[in-house]
Amino acid sequence: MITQEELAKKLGVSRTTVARALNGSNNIKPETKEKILTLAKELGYVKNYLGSSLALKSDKVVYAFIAKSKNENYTSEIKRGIKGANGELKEYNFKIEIIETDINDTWEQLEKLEAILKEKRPDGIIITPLDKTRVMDIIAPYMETMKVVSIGKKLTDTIFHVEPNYYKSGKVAGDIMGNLLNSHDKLLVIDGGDDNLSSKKYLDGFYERIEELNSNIEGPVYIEDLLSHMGKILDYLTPDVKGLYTNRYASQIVEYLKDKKPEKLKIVTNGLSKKIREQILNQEVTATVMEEIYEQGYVASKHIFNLIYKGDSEKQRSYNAKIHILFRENVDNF
Amino acid sequence: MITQEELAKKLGVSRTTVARALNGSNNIKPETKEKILTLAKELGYVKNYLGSSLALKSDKVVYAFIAKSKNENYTSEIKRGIKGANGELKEYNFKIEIIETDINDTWEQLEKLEAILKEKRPDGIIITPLDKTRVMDIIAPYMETMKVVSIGKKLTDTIFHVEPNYYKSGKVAGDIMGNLLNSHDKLLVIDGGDDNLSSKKYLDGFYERIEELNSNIEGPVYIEDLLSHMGKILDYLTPDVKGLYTNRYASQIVEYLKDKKPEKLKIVTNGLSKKIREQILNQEVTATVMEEIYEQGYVASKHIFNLIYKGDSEKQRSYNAKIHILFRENVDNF
DNA sequence: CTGAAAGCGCTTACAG
DNA sequence: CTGAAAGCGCTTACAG
Repeated sequence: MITQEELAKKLGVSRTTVARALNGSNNIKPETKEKILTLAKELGYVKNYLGSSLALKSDKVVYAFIAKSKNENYTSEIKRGIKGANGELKEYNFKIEIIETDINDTWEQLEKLEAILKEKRPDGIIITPLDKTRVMDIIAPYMETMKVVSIGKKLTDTIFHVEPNYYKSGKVAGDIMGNLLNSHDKLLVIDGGDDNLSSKKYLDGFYERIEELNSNIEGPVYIEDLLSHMGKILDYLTPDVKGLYTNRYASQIVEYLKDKKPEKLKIVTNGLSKKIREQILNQEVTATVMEEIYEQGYVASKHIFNLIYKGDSEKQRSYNAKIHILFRENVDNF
Repeated sequence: MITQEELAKKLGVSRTTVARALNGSNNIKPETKEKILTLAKELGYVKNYLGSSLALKSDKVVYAFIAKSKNENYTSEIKRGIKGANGELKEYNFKIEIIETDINDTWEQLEKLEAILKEKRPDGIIITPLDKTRVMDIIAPYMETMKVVSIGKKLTDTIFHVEPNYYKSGKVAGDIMGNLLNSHDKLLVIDGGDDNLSSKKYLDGFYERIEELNSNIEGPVYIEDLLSHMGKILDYLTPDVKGLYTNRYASQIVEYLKDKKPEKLKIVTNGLSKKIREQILNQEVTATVMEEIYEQGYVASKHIFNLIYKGDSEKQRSYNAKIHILFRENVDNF
């Protein structure tokens, strides 16, 4: 293990100067910095972050800009993941502050982001970006001194992001539904409309797979303002329908259909909420396919920690969230 | 955050003495040790392990005694988990050495265990114990100075263990099979015999759930020396059989049945191997339910690290391995 | 049985 | 722009 001291000796400079080069300080002559960095790379220097954490006078602080989803489970799990990682890392003087903003209010996120960057000069940010382009505009001037990780959308090729992969989740749901039904059993698919996030992708993935397995699909049926017009579902829910898939409003639909649906209707959905969990336990919903959400917050946090403490040596540019299949007997694990 | 220095000041002793008390040294008067430990507990002292790791002169070393399962996937995943954790922790001067022994040779494990404890005096061990009682006899004299974590079987109430929970996995498999079939569809269950580890538990769990969902079960059918008498399965595999469950020899059975089974037979099993993965991808097997294995090695390693570096403050005494449901579309994630 | 002291690898005021 | 020095919280030879 090569140390700053060794670099200093080989170059005939002081440890302080080496530290400055390595930490991207400005109080250093460009040529000096250059030659130190070159040697460091050449010798494969890796900072020992036990030493650096211990020496740190002030906390490293990261702000996490989380858009508050209508699905409260999503938001609370993301936060739990961030806090979980932060808890493990607090001995390193590492602190993540969470800033929640309305998912429908793009401007709120942008304003808070801009204000915090200006006032707090954080060491890093985690963000679930709503407007990619504007977010990039705002953070651009800080990119030299600040690390960035995004959740959900990819910002640029070089910024690490945590990827939920809703398309794949939909495909898995299609796979399960296809196996639950016989290939000619009638299946009804409700199209919940596009929420600009996951819904459309789930549905596309679902179709990608279900069409291989089932030849009797009704839909995707789109009903304007579905929550106020639940009754319309009944028009499609003939007694021969054996399966139902929807990825939005699933719990409300199931609730509504309670005494109105064909017996033994198999219902599959994507995502998890408290309500869906109950419905799975009650065997009203057969299965759901969800992305692990806690993990998304956790991985994003760990990654930005690594970026800040160990530098950009990580070659990984994205992380695919894990997908889980939940039936009644394992839903209690999530 | 309270430090050793503060404890020392309050008690009018040196930092060295405090460190000795906290590290369980013998070169210290019992009363001194006593009063230091009491104050430490009172003030909620927690060792900063950045400091201690940095100061450590020699590595902390743990030996992991892993019984080599016939399922090579299991062994290699456990090892991968151990190495994964070790990689993350190597900056702490922490090293895990893996010792593999034959799963059918209880004595080999015991002998190696005894030899290593005597010669190497490790700081900790991880073990998949084959003979609980004898393992306890061997490690008892070292328990004062050595940490222990077991995988699979629980050793004592106070020793942390990673628990695979095969019973639950079997139950989940039963749940899935029950949902794949209609309640009167005929289901054939093969009893692979007890392997003293998982097989019996899987089967019990499977029955616990399937009997709620299906009323037409043939079996569990036990066939002596199954691998040499595959033909006998055909006696039970009448054309009306819609589902087949087995948790041992699944891949071989599927292979054998290739052109001999009823069309659209739904096959569910427990566990994962290279062969099963292929068969799921080929849609010869519909689903499997597996315990996450990598994680078992990883969690065991992280836990023993915490025990060694942070002391016994952990209140947790066991960890249940995660269970995963695998269909064709998500088998590639594992 | 106890303590003063060096040192792990780093950061960062402070002085120049 | 650069460096000598103190200090983060701990461990551990060394001397007594």
